[in-house]
Amino acid sequence: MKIVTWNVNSLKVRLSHLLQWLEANPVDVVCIQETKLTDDKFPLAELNAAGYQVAFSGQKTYNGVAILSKLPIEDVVRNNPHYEDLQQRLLAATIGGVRFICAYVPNGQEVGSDKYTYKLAWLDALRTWVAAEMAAHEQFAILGDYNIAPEARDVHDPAEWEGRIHFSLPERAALQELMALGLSDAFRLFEQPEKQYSWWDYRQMAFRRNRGLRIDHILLSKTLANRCTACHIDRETRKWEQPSDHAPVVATLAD
DNA sequence: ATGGCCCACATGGTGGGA
Repeated sequence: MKIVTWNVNSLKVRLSHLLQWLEANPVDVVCIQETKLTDDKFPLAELNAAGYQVAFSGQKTYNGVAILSKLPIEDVVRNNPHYEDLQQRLLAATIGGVRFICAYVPNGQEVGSDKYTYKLAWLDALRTWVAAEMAAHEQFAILGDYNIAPEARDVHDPAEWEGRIHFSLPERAALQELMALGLSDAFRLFEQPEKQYSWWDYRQMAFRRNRGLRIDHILLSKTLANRCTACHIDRETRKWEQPSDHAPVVATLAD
């Protein structure tokens, strides 16, 4: 089973990229963030035609998440039952015996801002929910845009980013606490090339200079980590015309 | 020099992203 997370930054704009990518990459489950579409505008027919069943939870202009799957999607839950949130950032579903959560963690905007406070509170509540889901599902995976770079090697210039949004100590501590529930970063289960990032700013030719952050992650329960045989970031889409600023992250699970 | 770019909503410029 191949599983993917990809922040597409508007599914309306990026649908053709998604379909093109799926055609070249026959994967089983795709967690998508920032669809920026209300549910009535979701491109369900196009994705069904590509061979995917879909669960989605969107809103106007901002946020919005979806899970695509070749296998049947069961027990869909929208939002965190432990946190009231008008923003559509979370979607859970069971596929092929695996419990998935698709997560779009708040950006936080600036350390110390109201949005930063919301980000940390949101992450705290996420941990409560994930603990409950993991207690109920041995095979558990949470994929998404975490908007947090876990370590210095996940940041193109750690000195420049130290203490700033996406790399502040409280954010990194929140991610560590989530992972302390027993989750492994699929990407770090394997030897990886240096300077691997999943997001690059649109400005300043950041992609060409590889000035990026690794903020999109696939976290796996112990049982799934033992099944995981590979994980990589697919930089190719970022070279396409009018790309998302995020690249897909792909993990392979043995049967 | 703290912005530059991209998207949505709008139809000029603002809010948000990361």
